[in-house]
Amino acid sequence: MKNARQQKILEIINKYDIDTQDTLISKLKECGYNVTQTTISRDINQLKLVKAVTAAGTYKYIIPDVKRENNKTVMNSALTEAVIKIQAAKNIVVVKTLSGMANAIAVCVDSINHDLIVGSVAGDDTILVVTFDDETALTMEQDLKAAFKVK
Amino acid sequence: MKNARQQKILEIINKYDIDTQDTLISKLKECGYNVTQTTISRDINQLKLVKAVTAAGTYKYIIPDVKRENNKTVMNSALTEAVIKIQAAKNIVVVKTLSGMANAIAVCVDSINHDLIVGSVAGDDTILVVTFDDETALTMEQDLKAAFKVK
DNA sequence: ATAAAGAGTGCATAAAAATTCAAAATATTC
DNA sequence: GAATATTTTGAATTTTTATGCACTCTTTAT
Repeated sequence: MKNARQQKILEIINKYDIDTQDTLISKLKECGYNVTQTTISRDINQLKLVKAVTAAGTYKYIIPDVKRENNKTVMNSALTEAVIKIQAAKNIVVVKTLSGMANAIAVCVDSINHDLIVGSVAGDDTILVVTFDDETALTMEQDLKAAFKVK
Repeated sequence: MKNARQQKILEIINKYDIDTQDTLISKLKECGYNVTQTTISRDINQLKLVKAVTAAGTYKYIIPDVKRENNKTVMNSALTEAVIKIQAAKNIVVVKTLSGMANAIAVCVDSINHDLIVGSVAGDDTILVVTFDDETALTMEQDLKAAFKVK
């Protein structure tokens, strides 16, 4: 239950601008998850989400990048755990994720090497990342594996 | 007064692990800034600081990167405003900042292209960034100008 | 099967942070 | 230089978030 809920939380904050934990509780309720603020607070702590200030000065929960080492992005551990397998095939990189996580992960993938990606589609547990050519796909495969700590 | 205080806040959160606004108030008090939580809350909003969750599950205020476009980092607007001039000279890039801001900016500079930088020293309003060779310094100059929106 | 240990949750509450409203301080215009 | 606008700040308060404690539900070991 907890895992599914936390995945749903990632989806929700990617899809909507969530300003408070109460707002998030409402959205979760719509999805059939009935929990208290206590639990949400702990989920946010475990997912390492962050309440950021927008350009307008309002607040919004986001998934932060963990850090960049040698100019490479390494993702939040909550996300790396959801990525199962990454493999290039011709000019496409296929990313397999835990069920329901593909969308949340896809948002992050797009943010890593935006200029090398032609586009991407995310299903429930799979993301197809289209790159310009086969070689780029191989580079992308390596970058993504590093970012999500996948072997 | 406000500007000086906000710059001091950036310095403080780079130097120490600040977990609450109250902790920050204490540090500011040590530096001769006597303000209330109200003001700090607004400063944090204006500087777009963020309370992040650490690996240990504790909390810590940080300066977030604003975004990465085409794989390049663009810095928080509060920081870009503090950078006045960026110029390469031989294998060194000289960054001029508002008085007292050099240290805060230097931390961010190091985070951008860590693998291209040999080292950097920050004074009060100047940072010297040492790169491997003249060519790298020119690249770095461009990257930094993009990140801090300097012409 | 029973006891012990651990994870997950909620209630109540404490702690932390944001906001309202009013008052200073500062800057701007006439 | 007075009058007006704008910005900055604080006190009080509300809102939001984190946590101590107790209870339940598993799992593991005896």
